[in-house]
Amino acid sequence: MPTDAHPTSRVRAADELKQAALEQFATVGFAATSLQHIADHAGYSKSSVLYHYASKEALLEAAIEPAISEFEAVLDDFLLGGRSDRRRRLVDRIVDLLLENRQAVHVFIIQGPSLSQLPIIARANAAVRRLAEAINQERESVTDQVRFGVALGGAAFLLTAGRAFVDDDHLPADDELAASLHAVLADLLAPADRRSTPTTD
Amino acid sequence: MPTDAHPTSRVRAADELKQAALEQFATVGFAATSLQHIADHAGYSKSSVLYHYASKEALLEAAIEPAISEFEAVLDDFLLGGRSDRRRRLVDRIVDLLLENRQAVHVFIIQGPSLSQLPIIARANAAVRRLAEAINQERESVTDQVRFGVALGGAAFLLTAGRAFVDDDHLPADDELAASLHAVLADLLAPADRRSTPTTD
DNA sequence: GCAGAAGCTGACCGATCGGTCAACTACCGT
DNA sequence: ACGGTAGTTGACCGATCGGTCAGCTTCTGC
Repeated sequence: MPTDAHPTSRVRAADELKQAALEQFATVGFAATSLQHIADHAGYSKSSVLYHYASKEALLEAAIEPAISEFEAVLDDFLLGGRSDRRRRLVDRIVDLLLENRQAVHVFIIQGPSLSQLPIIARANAAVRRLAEAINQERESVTDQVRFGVALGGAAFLLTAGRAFVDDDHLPADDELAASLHAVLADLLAPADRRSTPTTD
Repeated sequence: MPTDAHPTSRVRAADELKQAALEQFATVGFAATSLQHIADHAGYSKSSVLYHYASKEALLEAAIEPAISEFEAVLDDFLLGGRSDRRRRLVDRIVDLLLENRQAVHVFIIQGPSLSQLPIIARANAAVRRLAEAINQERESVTDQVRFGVALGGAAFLLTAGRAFVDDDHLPADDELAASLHAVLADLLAPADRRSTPTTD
């Protein structure tokens, strides 16, 4: 056994608990998840959970903060970045972010409004709100706003809550899913000049 | 005071409680909503809630069952109906259904997988699964499946969870929202022959 | 006017919640 | 060999949960 190469014990328990908590939060919700459930699911006692994390809220924060920071970075890039392919890059990066942080996004989607009292959730809500405002500003047509909302909301839904409605063996591979999502969203959000018919009826 | 024309008292309390419960379920979730909260919000006591409804679960069922029945009817029409404008009609009716049952849909979206143990939720899950399977069968391309999932999931998200991220005074009127949704979804789901480029890569 | 049903409520129950605390074990450097 | 620290746990706490029950008021049919 090496001295510190393998994280055999040190950070393992904390990570296992964090992962178990994230899964529970994403599937049954924050309020409905008890520390006992998390402990059981990870193979520890409830006391151990509270040893590694000061509170249930701290556990939630540890579980989803990285994804929120990443989203904020993507959003800042969009708000400040160059003007050529801004939207396209934003959507691409958000799709990737959704794919890599499915559970964290799921937690946020199903708990965002109700847990806005928690600082970490409030931070995420503020970021999403910033994005919504930016979109509503530069897309004055309601239809264009709806287009954007359907695109991002649909992608988020498809990768999180929507997964529960398809049998596991029917789920496409992640890379195929990512490719399709990029294509569909790029098509949906293409500026009007690239579209075929400008709404016949 | 007439004898039975005005439902002055009879059904009023039950309806008020049902409405209060639906709002709480949709915003903070079923598990996180206590009977006490519902009672306080409606101006009754917790005991009154349990007088009008046998249990918390019965209250949930009373609140969302109509929307589920309506959805099942729309779905049956789609699965059995004529072949000319099936998809278009399905999407149109689902959009209208979403608009008229926002809170019930919200409850289902954020609680569907986690509350599948409840019969009423299991029924709704089965219906959505039927829809997903039908779509996956007649649209063999993953991209087309993603297109459909983004469209319906995006519409559902936009009308429920997504609303929390826009200021109330920036929200478009319902009829305008409905018109835009119909247009965007019809465009997104148009059969490939009406689309501009049939997926170049 | 009066019996009885309907509506409504506070008191109460067992269970479970998040969180605290003291004690035990295992491993560390010296 | 030993003191100290990190990790883990069961016992326990007050609060709140969903749900029961007996009793109170109000309205209704006769």
